[in-house]
Amino acid sequence: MKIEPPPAAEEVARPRGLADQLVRALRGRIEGGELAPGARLPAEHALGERFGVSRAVVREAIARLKADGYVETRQGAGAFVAGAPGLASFRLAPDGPIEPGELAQLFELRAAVEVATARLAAERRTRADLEAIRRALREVSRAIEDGTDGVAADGAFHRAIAAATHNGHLQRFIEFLGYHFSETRRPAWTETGRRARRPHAAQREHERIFAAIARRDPVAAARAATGHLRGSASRIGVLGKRRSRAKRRA
Amino acid sequence: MKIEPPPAAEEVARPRGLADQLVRALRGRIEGGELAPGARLPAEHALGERFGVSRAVVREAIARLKADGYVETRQGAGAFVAGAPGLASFRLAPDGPIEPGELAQLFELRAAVEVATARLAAERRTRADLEAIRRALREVSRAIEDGTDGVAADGAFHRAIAAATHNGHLQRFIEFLGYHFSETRRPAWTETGRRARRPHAAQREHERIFAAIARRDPVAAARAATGHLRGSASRIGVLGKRRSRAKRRA
DNA sequence: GCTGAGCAGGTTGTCTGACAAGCAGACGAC
DNA sequence: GTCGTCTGCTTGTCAGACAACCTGCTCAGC
Repeated sequence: MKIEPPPAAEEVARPRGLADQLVRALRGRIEGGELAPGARLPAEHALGERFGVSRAVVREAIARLKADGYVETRQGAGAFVAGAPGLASFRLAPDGPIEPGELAQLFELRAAVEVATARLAAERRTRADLEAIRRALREVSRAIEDGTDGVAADGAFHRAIAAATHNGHLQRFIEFLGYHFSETRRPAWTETGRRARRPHAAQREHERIFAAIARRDPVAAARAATGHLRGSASRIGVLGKRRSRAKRRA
Repeated sequence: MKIEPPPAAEEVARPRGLADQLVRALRGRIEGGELAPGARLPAEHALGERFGVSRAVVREAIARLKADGYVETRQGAGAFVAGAPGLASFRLAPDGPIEPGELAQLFELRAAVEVATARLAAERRTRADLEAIRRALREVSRAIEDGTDGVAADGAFHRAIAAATHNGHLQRFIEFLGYHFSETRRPAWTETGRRARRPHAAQREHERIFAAIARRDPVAAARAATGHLRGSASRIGVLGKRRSRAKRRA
């Protein structure tokens, strides 16, 4: 799910549809181990009877669970819990918005991938790749000068670096992460964020990454990317504790 | 989708169900840009008529596209292409098995995450974490000695390291990747793989990672993880070219 | 001319009933 | 004991209907 700043107080428990509720119920039963991999689900009409809904609703719920890789169906035999439920696709926060406490962990995942991406981009970038990155960098600068929204330009810069790795999977994953982080980038471009010159700080970090990629220096690129991720995290208030020694022993 | 070694020659074009076909058709139209984000899909009965299927099939197809984040529906208004189609979840190879040519790229993604995971594990592991990793390592050794299948034990070793980061998202992603790579681990444990002493080579690399984590040495852990990933790739025939200078200029 | 209420048509959500396709265990013939 | 067949059950698909809801249009009122 997308990271949403407003917690939206009233929709804590949102019974948005019968199929939705049934999906949650069944998924919970699978993840809780109540329905082990390989186990057969009750028949559709039985599920409908137990939950008080029609077979159409049951079928829709099972269709979604199938799409997420939680169950598999065999005509005539029944519906079965998949061998590796939920591992067909990867989601950040399977349901509901991401909690602020999780952001630090997400930043670590993002850092792992972005740093490696910067390193590979420095090794493999072509002249055209570099030009594309330079253009994206200029777009961010323009947004800073014009006072317009730079969230899109920022995302394009990171995508351009990913493209320079010539690795489609890496690109897709960077895009996936970037999308979920897009809302966290927004505070930097608000009035208060500008006054604190946060976009300028980010842009300095961007330029450092760009310079390292330009001179094909993987180590410097990785270091610059690490610095940028750390800077981003601290700018939005996710304290990037580095090796705090507290509460370490088990 | 899971990586499957046998190409399964006959199921190249598998019309496994009407809803399946409709899902592919619509998703292709969305990814091809034919249906732009925000655009409204034809009504369900219209889609049914155009593709020659009933509304039930259309609803099942749309339910799956909803689950994957490609479309959103609003009762009374219609179904709309999502703002960021396909970015709600991340999949390796959205349909069909992974092609051998992609494996090198996937190894790069996996390396990025596993190396960072090893580094964090070395920084944060508790005594209990280390003990769990040691146990997993012993399981792999036992599989080597007994001549039994070590794929599961191998996976458990990597999961134990991920657990030592105390980062739930990292753990889930490692598990996700590990699942999709589980089939690539299998050749090492076959008769020919054993004769080539591939499990022994992998286990030496495992021990190096373990030692670095044990002495809380993040740099060595990262280096050992890099070596292991490179070793795995080369053992299954994915040549881990390091900076081949050929065809570099644009 | 402009505004706002109300209506009408269309769309998704849900229900019901039915039949086809396919699977699995039981049963009986040999 | 083994092998076919048969029967019941389950999923896949179809058809029709109504409820809940949204959107644009009409038209009275100002």
